[in-house]
Amino acid sequence: METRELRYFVAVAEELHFGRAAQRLGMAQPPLSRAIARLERRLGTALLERDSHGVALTGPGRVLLREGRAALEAVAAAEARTRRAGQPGLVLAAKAGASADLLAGLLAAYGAEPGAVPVEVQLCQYGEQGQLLRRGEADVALLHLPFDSTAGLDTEELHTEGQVALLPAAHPLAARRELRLAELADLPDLPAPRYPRPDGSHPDGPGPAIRDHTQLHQLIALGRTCAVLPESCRAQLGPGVTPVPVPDAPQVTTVLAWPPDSRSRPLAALLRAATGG
Amino acid sequence: METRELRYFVAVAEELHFGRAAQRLGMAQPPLSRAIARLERRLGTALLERDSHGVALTGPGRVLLREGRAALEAVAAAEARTRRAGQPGLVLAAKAGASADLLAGLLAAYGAEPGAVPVEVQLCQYGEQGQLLRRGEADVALLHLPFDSTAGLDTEELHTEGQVALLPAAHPLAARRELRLAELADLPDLPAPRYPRPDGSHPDGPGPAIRDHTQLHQLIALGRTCAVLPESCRAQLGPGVTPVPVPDAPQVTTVLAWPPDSRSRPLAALLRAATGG
DNA sequence: GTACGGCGATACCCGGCGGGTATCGCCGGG
DNA sequence: CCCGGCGATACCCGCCGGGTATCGCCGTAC
Repeated sequence: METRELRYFVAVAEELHFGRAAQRLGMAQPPLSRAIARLERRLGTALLERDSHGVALTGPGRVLLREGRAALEAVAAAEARTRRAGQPGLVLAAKAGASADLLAGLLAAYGAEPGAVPVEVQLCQYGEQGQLLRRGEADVALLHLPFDSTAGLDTEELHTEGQVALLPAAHPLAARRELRLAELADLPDLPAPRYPRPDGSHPDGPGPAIRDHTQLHQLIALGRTCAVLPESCRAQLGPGVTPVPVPDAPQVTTVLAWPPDSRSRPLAALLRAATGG
Repeated sequence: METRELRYFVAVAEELHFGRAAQRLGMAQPPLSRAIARLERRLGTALLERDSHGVALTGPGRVLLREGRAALEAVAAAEARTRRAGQPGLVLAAKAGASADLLAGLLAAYGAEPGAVPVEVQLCQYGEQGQLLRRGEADVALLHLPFDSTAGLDTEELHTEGQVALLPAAHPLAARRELRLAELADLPDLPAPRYPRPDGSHPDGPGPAIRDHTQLHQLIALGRTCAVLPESCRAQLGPGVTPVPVPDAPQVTTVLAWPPDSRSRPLAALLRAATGG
């Protein structure tokens, strides 16, 4: 199976319409129809059900859509990582606005190593670092457990800290010495922000949809929401936002993560610098 | 990047010789040279170093070899799983000679379910079940923790048991009531069997290289080796092999494993039958 | 009932690309 | 110095992937 055929099939399976899929692929409809028919012949099974109502996926078609997407991602990651390996320097992905001091220290420590290469810092929206790593567009990322998933990645723990609630300065709870998680749940005047899922979509709910730290900070200052974040975010707080410790919130661990089996020399040096070894 | 190009590159990278790689691919050498050159041009980086001493991989080349193999496996798995989805029935992979009673009970329980489909049982050599699953050639497998890796698979625990040492009946230790692991280590007359690694190769050592249960059983009966296996293997023992409990050996858990996100209806029914729910 | 429009399949044509053979250029060894 | 091994280059061909035109089938609207 060639990747071109897979791309064709995925396009048709997503559009469920040969004409639109062909348009998306920048080609005419007939060769697309033929390519899919050939693919079905070679696989020995129908992938799509064509009837007068339109196009639908068969069982094997659903399987190939899921597996084919994964395979295409693997091919794209292979290509991206090879391209990256051909260029000097490292790309480090980090959540914008999180662990800023730790990141600065890490970069300084690595920069002092002999033979350090330039590090490009890619600041990400929530949850995007893992995608950049998995897609091969970054060499290493700062992730925060338990929020980010490290499945399929190698990791090194850097730092563990408690969390604080960030509240609008004018809110009654902002005067408290401490808060419990339960007190912050279901506040009618401060609906919880909706963080993106790994696929980029947002869950439903009353709170604002959040993509990055700046949005969140500003919405808290405006009194529209509140959040529970690692203590280290205190360093970035502006006026209008008050931190209150939340002792029963889970501890947050900041980890360096990288794709397995990809310890290049610069990456190994970065890890050494990060762990102080 | 097309899978054909990846296959070409992997062949050359493995052979480090254009002529042999072309032969392996069933084509002539010139088009292979051109294909690799085109790939390098498109990726914007050299993958192979050609000099008078021969061909060597560059850094990016090593990256593409590793990542490209993974991508090719993903494509092959997508194809195999799609083919499998087009055929009726389930394929269950199990280690030959292990958990036989549990497997029989599982098949009986599933067979009694309404709408059960035929189950083809693929009996494997040691460690092969995981490969069959990952390659898409089986739908579900019986694995044994901590021996088999379940990384990247969904699992359901079925059974946990202790282990027994299997010794030649004539061996002095066979008369013992119990044994400790330390007593079985480094016996000069019974060198430990060498089980295959996940890639199929065998570690070095004095003991016999083992591929399946029958080999192992027979070599024990011949007094050439000994082994520590889950208690349930007692049911398969023939003459010449004596089981002795080893209380300090790790517990073995038998699990059903399947590729994530692949719960087809028959697979779901099998899991239901397996867990007695 | 008929005419029309939307959609996928088919028919047919063409150009480029993938693959083949012949040969070159380079280098190292006998 | 010649030869042999190996990868690159030159050049040619056939096929396959893609394009246009058109068909066949339905569902719908009047």
